[in-house]
Amino acid sequence: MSVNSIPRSWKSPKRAFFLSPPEIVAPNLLGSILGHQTPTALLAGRIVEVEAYLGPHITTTPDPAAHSFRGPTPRNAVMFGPPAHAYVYFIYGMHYCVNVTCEPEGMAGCILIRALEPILGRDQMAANRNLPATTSDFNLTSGPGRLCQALAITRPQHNGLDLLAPESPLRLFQDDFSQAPHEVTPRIGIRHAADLPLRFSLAGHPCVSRSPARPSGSTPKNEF
DNA sequence: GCAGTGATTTGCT
DNA sequence: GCAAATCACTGCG
Repeated sequence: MSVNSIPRSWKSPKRAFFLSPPEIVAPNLLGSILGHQTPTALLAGRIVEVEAYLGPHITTTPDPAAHSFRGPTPRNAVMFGPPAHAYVYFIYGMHYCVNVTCEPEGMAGCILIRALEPILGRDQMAANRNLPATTSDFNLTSGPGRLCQALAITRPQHNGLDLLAPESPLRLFQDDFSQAPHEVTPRIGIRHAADLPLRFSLAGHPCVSRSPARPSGSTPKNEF
């Protein structure tokens, strides 16, 4: 049997890292590793694309695209909880998406993980996606719904988990990965506040979900 | 380009 | 209580 174990070089980030606003945490999450320890395999991928969603306490830049915009509900309760927890939601009747909460409890900052580069358990990821092992990394984990299917992340099993707890099956790690320059562009697939530059991706990485549409007349670097 | 799919929320009685 | 609108997506044409 081939059960991968967590490499010794992978360290959990500090909780304090997640106390900052999502537009600050999000770019620093690029290059980190999301790992899911299933009963039979460790599935892990490097984060290459994220989006920040601002909590409703931010009145200078309202974010009506955020699930937290209208305040706490049963669905989004985890967003208003402590930082570095998983907020998993179900959308369009068939897809799960996974977010990382940030900011102190009550403030509902959130970061959507949009794309990964597969690192461990790639064959199992392909099986989870009902794709041949020969499929590309892009097909496997490029897109928020795809990566949840590949890593077998669901709301019933993973919503609300602490991503820094050693006993949690779903965890975040950092290693000595040297981060490539990142791009900052508008978020994808939303109706409201579609112009805010809150999408962060590793420039030119093949697993980034799509070619970033840059706001016209501006450079795509660090311009929040 | 657009159909599929169902949880969630909102806005009415 | 119930109906309708909404939705941070994916895969197929």
